[in-house]
Amino acid sequence: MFSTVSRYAFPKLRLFLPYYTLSSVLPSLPYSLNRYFSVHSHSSNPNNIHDAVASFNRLLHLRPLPSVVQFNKILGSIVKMKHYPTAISLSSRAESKGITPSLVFMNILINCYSHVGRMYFAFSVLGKIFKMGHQPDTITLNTLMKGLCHNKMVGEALSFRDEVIAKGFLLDAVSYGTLMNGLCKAGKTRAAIILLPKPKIERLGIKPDIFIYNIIIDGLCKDGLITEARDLFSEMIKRGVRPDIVTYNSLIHGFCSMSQWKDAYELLNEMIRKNIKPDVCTYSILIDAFGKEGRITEAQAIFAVMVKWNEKPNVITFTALMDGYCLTNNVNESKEVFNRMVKSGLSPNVISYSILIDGLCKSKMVDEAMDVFKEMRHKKMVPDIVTYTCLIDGLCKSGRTSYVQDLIYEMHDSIQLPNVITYNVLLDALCKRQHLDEATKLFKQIVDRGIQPNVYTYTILIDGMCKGGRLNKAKEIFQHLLLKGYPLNVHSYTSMISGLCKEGLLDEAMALLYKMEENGCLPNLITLETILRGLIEKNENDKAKKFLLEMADRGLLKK
DNA sequence: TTAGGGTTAG
Repeated sequence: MFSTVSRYAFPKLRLFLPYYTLSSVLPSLPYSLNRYFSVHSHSSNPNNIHDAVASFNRLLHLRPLPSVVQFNKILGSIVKMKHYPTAISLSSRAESKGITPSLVFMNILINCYSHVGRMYFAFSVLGKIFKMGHQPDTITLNTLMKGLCHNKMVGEALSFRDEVIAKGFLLDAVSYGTLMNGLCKAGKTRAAIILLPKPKIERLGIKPDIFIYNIIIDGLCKDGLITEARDLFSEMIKRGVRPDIVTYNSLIHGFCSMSQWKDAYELLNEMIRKNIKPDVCTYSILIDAFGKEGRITEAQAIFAVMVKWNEKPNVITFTALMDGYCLTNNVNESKEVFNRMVKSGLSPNVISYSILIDGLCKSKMVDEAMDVFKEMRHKKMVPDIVTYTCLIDGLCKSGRTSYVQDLIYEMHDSIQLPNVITYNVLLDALCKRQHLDEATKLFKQIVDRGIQPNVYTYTILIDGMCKGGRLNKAKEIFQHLLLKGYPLNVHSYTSMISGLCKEGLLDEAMALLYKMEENGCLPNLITLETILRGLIEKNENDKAKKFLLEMADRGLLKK
């Protein structure tokens, strides 16, 4: 089963130089990049991009050649349409026809290279700026920092900031917003906050603005540090920075995801009182939050309210509602929402399709899920790692493993390499079929490929070993994780407890129950039911009764 | 600068 997983070696491409310094950048650019970047457009609005390219080419044939400013204007519009490879290719044509690049021209180019992940080339352009006798401006530096952040090189972005400051270049609030955003998105909110209040930043003449506060507040909310986010919210008001719709949306989202509904409502009322109208993002947040709580009626009601108030739902709103229906096992209604979205003139994206595929799989409608997957292909929509993982899980759980291998091949071909969740799905399939040697082999592969197993991976493995009669192996893995202080969750403990009960080792199971509480993990109804069943199966009826009373006394029997 | 998707225990 799944022998194909190991067929491909994982490529270790070095896409970028690992570190950049101002003095080490290359002076010139490779000009013939057409072989790297296709100029063909995938725009949903091909006329515009074609018009832009045509105008650019017309300019190139005029004599005398128009000023570089004219070319910059068109390049700028192409960048707005996100056709970065096209802009790169056109800029090199312009240079070969004799246009002397200006600083703006090169800034645009740096932005394009950053967007296509070619930071090496972006820094080459910086070298060229110096070579041509220009000085980079704040926009050049900010674009490079943004590129580094977007390409997962936040550490390099920070070093770059230190280096440019040391060399006397000026940074502004946008530079700091960019860096903080990069840090927050990389899960380093703390590091971002360190940049905030220091006199360092104010000495540079930079006052934290609404962007900076919003970035940090959002980062704190996403880390679940909602109290700190609210404190910063008060602080910004004290400092005379007025919160806007983005601030409120981040906070409302933060409160909703912590199920603090009352606080979310209070904020919603507060923003309305301050004449800040909820936007499509606010409504989507609420629809999503209600949907995730299984409160689909409320989600529906919010959807109706936004339509009544003339706020147009977008793909995200519809998709959040679809997800809500799927989570309440109503995939047919989810399909309806999908169709309504199409009818309203919106194009479902890869996330909408993945939710539908997952919903169908979870309702055991795997054939229909496959049809939707084919429809995606037909519409030239590229499935991503989540789409594949949902479908693979559905196929595995319905025993259709022959298709799974094809999908894994396809993932490799489309460079959507399986991640830890995909592997968890495969590992679970092997464990559930009690192919434990293969599961062990797959686990080794995961580690060998440098993929970090997560708590799901370990739980699947422990559960598989317990159910497949390899209790000692399960205990060995479990003990190892406990000793390491690995943060196991209620699922992991319950699997191990279940394994112990199955072998009649009730004392050990009870000991583990107390151990988990000691480790700050509360048992839930499933854990307790598992132990109770173990006691009853061993005819320990008195103990079972005593256990039940004790748990009831402690209030653990509430859902 | 804000909103949407996938994996585990009964």
